[in-house]
Amino acid sequence: MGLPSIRRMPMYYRLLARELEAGRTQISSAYIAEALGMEPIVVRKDFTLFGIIGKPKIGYETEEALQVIDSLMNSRDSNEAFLVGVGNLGQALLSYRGFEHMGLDLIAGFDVDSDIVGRRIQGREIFALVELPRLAKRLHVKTGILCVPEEAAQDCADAMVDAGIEGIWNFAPVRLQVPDYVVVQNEDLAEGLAILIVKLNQSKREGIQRTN
Amino acid sequence: MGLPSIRRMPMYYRLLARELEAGRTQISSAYIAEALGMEPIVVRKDFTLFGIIGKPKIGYETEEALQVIDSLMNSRDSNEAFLVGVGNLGQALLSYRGFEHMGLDLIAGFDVDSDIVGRRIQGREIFALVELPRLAKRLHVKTGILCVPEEAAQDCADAMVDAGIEGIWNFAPVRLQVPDYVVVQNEDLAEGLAILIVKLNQSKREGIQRTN
DNA sequence: TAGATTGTTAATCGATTAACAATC
DNA sequence: TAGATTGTTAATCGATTAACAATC
Repeated sequence: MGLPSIRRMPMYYRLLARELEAGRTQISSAYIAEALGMEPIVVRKDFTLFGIIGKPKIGYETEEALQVIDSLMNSRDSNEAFLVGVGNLGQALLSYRGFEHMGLDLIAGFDVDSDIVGRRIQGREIFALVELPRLAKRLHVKTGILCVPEEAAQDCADAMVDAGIEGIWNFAPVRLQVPDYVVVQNEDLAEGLAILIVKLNQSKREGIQRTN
Repeated sequence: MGLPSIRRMPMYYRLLARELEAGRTQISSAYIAEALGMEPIVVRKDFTLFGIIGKPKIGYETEEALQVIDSLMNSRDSNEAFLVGVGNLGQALLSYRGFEHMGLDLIAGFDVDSDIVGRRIQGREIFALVELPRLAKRLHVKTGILCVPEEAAQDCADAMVDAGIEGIWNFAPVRLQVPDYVVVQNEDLAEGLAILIVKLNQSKREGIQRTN
């Protein structure tokens, strides 16, 4: 399955959940596409890829579609994760609700700052970073979110790998060196910003041409 | 210029800045590719696209390459932006340093919560949302970052557009309805999470097959 | 039955990768 | 000059889009 299709999963998930809630038990690719600002053919291709089967003339069963997408994002044994680096971004992610129904359960935070260690954020306790190996092993947590400053990122990643973490969602602008079996997903907020800026520049240039 | 190339700009920018700092005045596509975990041909194609010209046998002038990429991301008159919705994520973005050298200067925050209005975050004052039109017009701010809850997103976007905002970086999982001339860049943190989870599932399946 | 919608097969498009001539 | 690296042109690959038969 291609990455673009995977990226669209959360969007489909949210829409299907909302429509099911609203009582729409069946839903067509045209309706989905209209609501999400895309083309119906993309929805049909994605759904075929996901293994969601519709009926000609009727469309897809909303609940079935929702469950299939949910199962694709929740099929691991455990969705529990640790968050390492409870700065501004880390706190934001700990507080963010949008991940709960998405196969991720943030059960604790870790930091080196003694001011924040021992506090609770959204009910999740913040532990000292040195506790990570012990707790990761005891709780069998395999996923970690890395939100530490650039300079600390590689060291933290090493500690996470030593502790048995096998999947790292990395928000530091650093290429982490990890063993082959560890999955790293890099998140770079600057990417989206770069696109906005370049689009704005283009739109401004076109605007100037238009007025001339 | 394609979106994938634009997305890679911040990554190039950070590396070039670091290497220049370290005294490397000339740099080859092979070196860049190695440092960023990519192929040299991709670097050369991107640089050609950006208008960065190298010399056979020597490579690229680090400073020139940096300036070209910088100019692509900074070429608008003003890079000043407002942040609307000073919750956890909003505060994290206000505090984040990685945007400063990237064509974005967050000059103020806006919120409806009277507990936070009047406070300062990283030196930026937080104003009441009702002040947005007045201040946007007076300061000629054209860019806004939207970090409010889903339910409030469309209303806030409307207010921003009325206030003269022409570019919106949208963190709410909502398709905003805006006039054609307004540029919207949607940011969905759940996308990256979906990819991590699907990769982990695949890796786990392969692992099981390997052990059998 | 007639009309609408899915899902498949083919065509198009854009990005990545490969090959290699140009050149410092 | 010889070797290394760029940049161009062509080939490959994957994703999107189009066309349309199947079918409820």
